Amino acid sequence: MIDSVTFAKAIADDTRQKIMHSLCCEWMCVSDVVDRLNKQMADGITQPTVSHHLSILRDAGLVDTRREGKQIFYTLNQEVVALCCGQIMQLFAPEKV
Amino acid sequence: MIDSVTFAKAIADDTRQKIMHSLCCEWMCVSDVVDRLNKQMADGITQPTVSHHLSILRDAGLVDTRREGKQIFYTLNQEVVALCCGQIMQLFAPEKV
DNA sequence: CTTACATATAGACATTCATCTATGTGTTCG
DNA sequence: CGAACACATAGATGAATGTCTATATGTAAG
Repeated sequence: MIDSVTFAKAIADDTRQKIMHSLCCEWMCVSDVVDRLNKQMADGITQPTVSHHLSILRDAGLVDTRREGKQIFYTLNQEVVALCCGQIMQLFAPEKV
Repeated sequence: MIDSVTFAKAIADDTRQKIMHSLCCEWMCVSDVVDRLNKQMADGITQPTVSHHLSILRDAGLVDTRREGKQIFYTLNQEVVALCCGQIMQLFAPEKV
């Protein structure tokens, strides 16, 4: 299981949080993520940058991946996110495990 | 209230997580935090570095502060931590607020 | 008032990181 | 096979960050 520092680092970026939020309820291919980000962010973002962020999230186990033809779809692994949040709350709770 | 990116950045460091864990159940002065960290970390850590981390946590509203004579005591604000964790879980949950 | 102690701040330095452009890899279609 | 498309990777660059040493600030004691 991903440790709490790795999780925190993974979500400690505005762009990655926006990507995660986009992927929280659906599968999206990379170019669609790029388009959505460019609609909500003032400064544009390039496809390689999005790919880089997705690889960080994938390495952390926070997103799942599926290829469909030329496209690759990503979605947020909500179970892992929930587990990590719980892990952090326990880390800083009065009664530690 | 602190935003989710600020919170994530604040906890995205191993030393700060150790400090937060030390402060989760008690008030501690800076030198005691330094001592405790130097017991659990392989590489030593200096007092200015701990002070720096504490200021980051204080600016984020994650710790409370109290002066007692020459010493300054810190403790983790668990309510804020819990709220931030909840905020993140909601951000990435299927049904957004 | 001066000294000692606890903590904070300043400045320097090395490392990490987010981003870009350019290019490579893999897949589909004619 | 070769062109077109979607995505990943490589390398460069500037900004942010964690750490240190040196020093300043604030408080108590003699």
